[in-house]
This record gives sequence, C-alpha cells and structure tokens, in this order.
Amino acid sequence: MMYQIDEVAKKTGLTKRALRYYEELGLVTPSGRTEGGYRLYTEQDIQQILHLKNLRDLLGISLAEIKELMILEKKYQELKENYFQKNSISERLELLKQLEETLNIQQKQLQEKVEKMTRMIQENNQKLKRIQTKRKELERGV
Amino acid sequence: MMYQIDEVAKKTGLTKRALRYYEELGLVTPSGRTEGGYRLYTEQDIQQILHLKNLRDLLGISLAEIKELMILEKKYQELKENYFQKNSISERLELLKQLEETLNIQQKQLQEKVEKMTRMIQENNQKLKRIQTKRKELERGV
DNA sequence: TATAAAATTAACGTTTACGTAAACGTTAAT
DNA sequence: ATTAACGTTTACGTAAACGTTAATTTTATA
Repeated sequence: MMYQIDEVAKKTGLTKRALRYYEELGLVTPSGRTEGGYRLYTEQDIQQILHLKNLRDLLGISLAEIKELMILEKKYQELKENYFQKNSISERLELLKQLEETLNIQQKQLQEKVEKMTRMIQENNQKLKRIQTKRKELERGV
Repeated sequence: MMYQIDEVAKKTGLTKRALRYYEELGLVTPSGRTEGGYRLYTEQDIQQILHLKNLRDLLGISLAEIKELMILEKKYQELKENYFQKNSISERLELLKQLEETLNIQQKQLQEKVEKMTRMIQENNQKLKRIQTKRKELERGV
C-alpha cells in the first residue's frame, strides 16, 4: 500500500512543503508516482522520513549534513541488497569503514548531548525543589 | 575581574557577533562598559551566556523563546536577592508558579529528547555491530 | 605621541528552512 | 460531464541567526 503526500505529512508531523523541499534537496524521494504525477510513498519511505526528522531534531545538524549521511546509508542498503556484488571488495570495505566512522561520530555527539541534558535535568530538579519550598513558605505565610 | 568581548567569545565558543546580537535581543547584557564604551563581562555574565548556549543547543528552541525564559529567571534572581520585598506576596506567588510551570515544560522536553536519543544510540550500536561483522567477513575473505 | 590592535556602531548581505500564492493538472464521486 | 478536493511546479517572500564590511574610537604599548 502506498500513501500520498497529505497522509505522509500527517503521519510524520512534517508539512507537505517540507516533504517536497526535502525531496528537492535529494533527501527523500518517494518511491513512486501515479499516472498523473502524484507522489506515492511506501512504508519504507515514511521510515526514512522519520529517521531524517530524528536527525534534524536530535542532532540539530543542517539538512546538507543530513544529506551526506543519508547518501551513505543508501549506499549501505544497496550493498546489503546486492548479493551478487558489482562493487569490488576494496570499494565495499571502504564504504563500511566510512559508515563506521560516521556512526561513531554520531554516537559521540549523541552521548555528549545526552550527558549535558542529563546534567541540565538534574539542575532543573534542584531548582524546582527550591522553588516549591519557597512557594510553600509563602503559602503558609498567607 | 572583568573580561572584554574577545575573551568571552573564546571562553564561550560564540562569536563576537553572536554576543552582540544576543545583547541586541535583550538576552545577555554585559554588566559594565569601559570609559570608552568597551563591553565588560563578569564571571556571572559568562555563566549566563553558557546557560543560554545550552538552551539553544540542547532544547533547540528559538532565541525569542529563550528570551522569555531568561526574563523569568532574572525576575527570580531579583526576588531571591531582595530580602525586603517590594513585590506583593500574590505577585511573588504568581512568579513562582510561572517559573515552576516553565521548568516543568522544559523538563518534559528534555526527558523526551533524552529518551529518543537513547533509543537512537542503541539502534546505532546494533548497526555498528552489524557493520563490524560484515567488515570482518570481508577482511577474512581477502 | 604615534601607532597597532582591538573595540564600537550601523548597515547591508547571506544562508537555511521553509511559507505562500499563482496557475494549472488529476482523481473520485456524483 | 462537472465539480470539489486533492495534487503539481514555479517562483518569489520571509524570519531567524548570524557574517561581513566600512567608517570611526579606544586602549595599550613602544
């Protein structure tokens, strides 16, 4: 089953404009079109869009950087699906190394952020406690 | 001891332009100026700037939203420092309630993000494992 | 006191990530 | 066959968050 743009917009929380824009940038291309030219997205397309959204929101990197990433992952998918490889072994090794490196960088970024956020959450909790204490003092004082 | 703009830029990792821009938006105002008009930042100013940077990078909210937040916190600081309060009790209670609410919203945002990021980290780890396995297969095959 | 290094403001420019409107085609249902 | 509700492309617009340049001052130092 395939979905058209409005459905996908609702499912992903992105606007139709954003979906077309991402396609324009070469980030996500719907797998099909109707006879008349309507975009048709598969379930996989939607997963890819959600992944892209995660990268955008969680890593906070630019769409240009995200594009690089998705190109890499696309290559990896192709590699996985091609049993009888056209690529040479050295090419495949090179791709794997690149993917590994990129993922490692991503992991570091994510972990750093998680740590900072965790610290911030703890600080906020302490602040909240102080505020609640103050508030109760005031309320008793009334 | 007070620092001038270039020093602060280096300490915070922001550009001088960004610091001036944030000031223009009313986000962080240096505590002093030299006779000739050079900006002078205190240690506290720097802490505030780092906090602002954290909000920007971790929550990914707009500077306009950050401004609201910092206004609230500023009011709270004033409230803490004024032993002999000018504000009425009801005003103070109102402020505390607002701060509490805002912090709670922030906490939710942060926690949601942390969860999503943690999931992503785990997915990445599994992906990394698969890639490493494949790589070793290839290397043995050579 | 001269001069280099760093600062200031003002104003225009740039990039990113879409929003919006126009003009027009498609699809499904009546 | 019409029509309402969707879609399409093209192209200009816009807000946010700074970058860059120019013209001018300050400040520290030789």
